[in-house]
Amino acid sequence: MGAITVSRALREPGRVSEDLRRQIQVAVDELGYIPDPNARALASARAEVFGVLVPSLTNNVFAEVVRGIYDSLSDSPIRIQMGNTHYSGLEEERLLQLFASQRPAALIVAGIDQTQLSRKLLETAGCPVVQVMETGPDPVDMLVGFSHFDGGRTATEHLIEVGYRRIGFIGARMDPRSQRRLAGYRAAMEAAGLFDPRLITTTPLLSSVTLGRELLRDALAKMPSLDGVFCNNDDIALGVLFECHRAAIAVPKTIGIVGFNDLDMMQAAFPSVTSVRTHRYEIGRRAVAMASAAIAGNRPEQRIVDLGFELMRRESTAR
Amino acid sequence: MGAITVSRALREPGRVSEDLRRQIQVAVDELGYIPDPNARALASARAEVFGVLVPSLTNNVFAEVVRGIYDSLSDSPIRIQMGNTHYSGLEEERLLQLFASQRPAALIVAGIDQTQLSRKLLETAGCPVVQVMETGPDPVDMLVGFSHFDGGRTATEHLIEVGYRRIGFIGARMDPRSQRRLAGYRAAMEAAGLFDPRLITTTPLLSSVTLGRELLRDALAKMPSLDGVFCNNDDIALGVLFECHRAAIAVPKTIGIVGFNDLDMMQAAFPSVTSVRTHRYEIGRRAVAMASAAIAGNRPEQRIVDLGFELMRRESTAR
DNA sequence: CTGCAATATGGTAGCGCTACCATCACTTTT
DNA sequence: AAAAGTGATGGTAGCGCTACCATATTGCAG
Repeated sequence: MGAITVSRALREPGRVSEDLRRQIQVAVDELGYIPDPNARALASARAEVFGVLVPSLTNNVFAEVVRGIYDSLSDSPIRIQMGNTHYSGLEEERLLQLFASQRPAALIVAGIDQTQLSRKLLETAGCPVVQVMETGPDPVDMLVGFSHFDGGRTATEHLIEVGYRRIGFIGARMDPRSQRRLAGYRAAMEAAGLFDPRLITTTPLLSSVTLGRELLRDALAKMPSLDGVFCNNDDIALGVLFECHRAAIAVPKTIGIVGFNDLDMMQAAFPSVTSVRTHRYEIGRRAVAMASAAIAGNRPEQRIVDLGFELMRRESTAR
Repeated sequence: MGAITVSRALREPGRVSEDLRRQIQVAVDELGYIPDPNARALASARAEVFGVLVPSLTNNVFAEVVRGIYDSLSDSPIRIQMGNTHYSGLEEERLLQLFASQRPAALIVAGIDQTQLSRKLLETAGCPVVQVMETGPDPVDMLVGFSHFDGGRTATEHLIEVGYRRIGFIGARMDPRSQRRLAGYRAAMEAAGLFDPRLITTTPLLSSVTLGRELLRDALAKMPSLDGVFCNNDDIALGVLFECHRAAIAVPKTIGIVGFNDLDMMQAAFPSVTSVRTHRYEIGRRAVAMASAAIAGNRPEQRIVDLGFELMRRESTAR
């Protein structure tokens, strides 16, 4: 029995007679044979690796996307090569260069705001590319996510609708996605004739609950008449909620709060916090599904998938 | 200039003359040459890969360890092969088998409660092995972590010390580490003559803030005289805090709360929550440092590193 | 100046697979 | 019955690197 036949039996069982295939299976099981992925990658000039690039490993949002990716690939021979860009375009370029040199089977990257070089690297990587977490008109290849602009606008419109007027935006680490949520906020405020730049409080610092508290204090110092806040994410929202408790500001009566992402704790909070639910785990799964389909030769007809979001109305805005 | 010399210049610069080394560097930079890790692994029968096995990717605790590992390796050519065991021993065995077959440069695994097969796989992997997140007398190879038993005991002793008596334990997903914290709780309670099995409320469900709320309700239904809780982790503690708010139970007056891990939000909460701070990021860094040292041939003389923990006393137990 | 080590460089084989093409048995078409 | 498929199997070369050994080149003792 030739080595090549074994190789085939393992990779394309359909092309080997059932008889031989069974013999091979027995031998494989007995020997505990596991093909060497390195040799495989070298010979086929194509590694069974998905490169995954995210800006943060600890941010719950990306952790969920990554979990979706891992879960989707856990039963396949495909390995995952993960990279942490730390929200840096330069770091992204470096990692992309590294990843591309390994001829991955697919690349999954967060966001659509790649640098020119990164974009070129993605275009010439010679494998399916899925950008995730956002939506937009011009993906490198495929795209799964949702509109942060619409999310921000919907959240803000909700606050306006239930009667808040002096609505602030509070955000940390203003990455491109945060900027789009801010733009959505601004669009909603301007449409209602409520916009005032002094309502916006941001910082380039990494987001945290503690920072949410500080930012609310800053926002109130600047604008004591504040009666609502759209928080760039749920960590900030939780910090804002705690600061309200501490300062004895009634929520939702005196100030309304809306978060973003709808982490589990928003529902459990007291008062429970209105938030924009996003489908992060599903984004990870879809990204893998789309990449796998493209590898298998049947590119999804829908290159851009908008998974949307859902406004979860809760006590923090129940005026 | 022979190919082998280039290979050497890149791997062992000391063995190549400075002149040639510089020439090679220029050429490498110009061509953007990146060595193929697959070919390298195949030829040297040893991959520049660290296998990392954790029970969860979204659990903040492991995410921080993983971040420490990534950050430590970001400037090295070493890749990371991550596996998610989903708290399953069987899954761990499967992944370990897979990883070991790839001859990784090192293996980092969470916990010390491997199955017999897993332990054997680790012992015969032929590479440095670092178990993380715990401490214990008998590591496979090296060990970095802290004592969950002591952590649980310290947390409970603190509650006793400040005057709480009917102190409950509330925990979800009772993995071995949680069990040890529970054992520490029990030891402290028994030593003070306060132990009562009805004070313990646990569930095998995955931990969440929402679950923390439910478990406090259960605990109070079972034991209305409860005046303190040691929570298995901070998510649960946050849920307990919110449930107290909702039920208008005064914290720390009526019930004292202690969490575990000291996530950022514990400090920001209102009232701020006492918690056992653990050094997760540092554990990740140390694990890499120890593994790297062992690979380089100078095994750390200290095979077992106890990074300890720190009780952060806050308002939630300030009686 | 010779001999011999020490150091620097290079040649060659082969790591374990798979792409590509060849072969063989068997069936269908003409 | 020959020709031409069709499907299963195998041989061979080579993927890009590094281990191993061979060969310069240099320095220095005798």
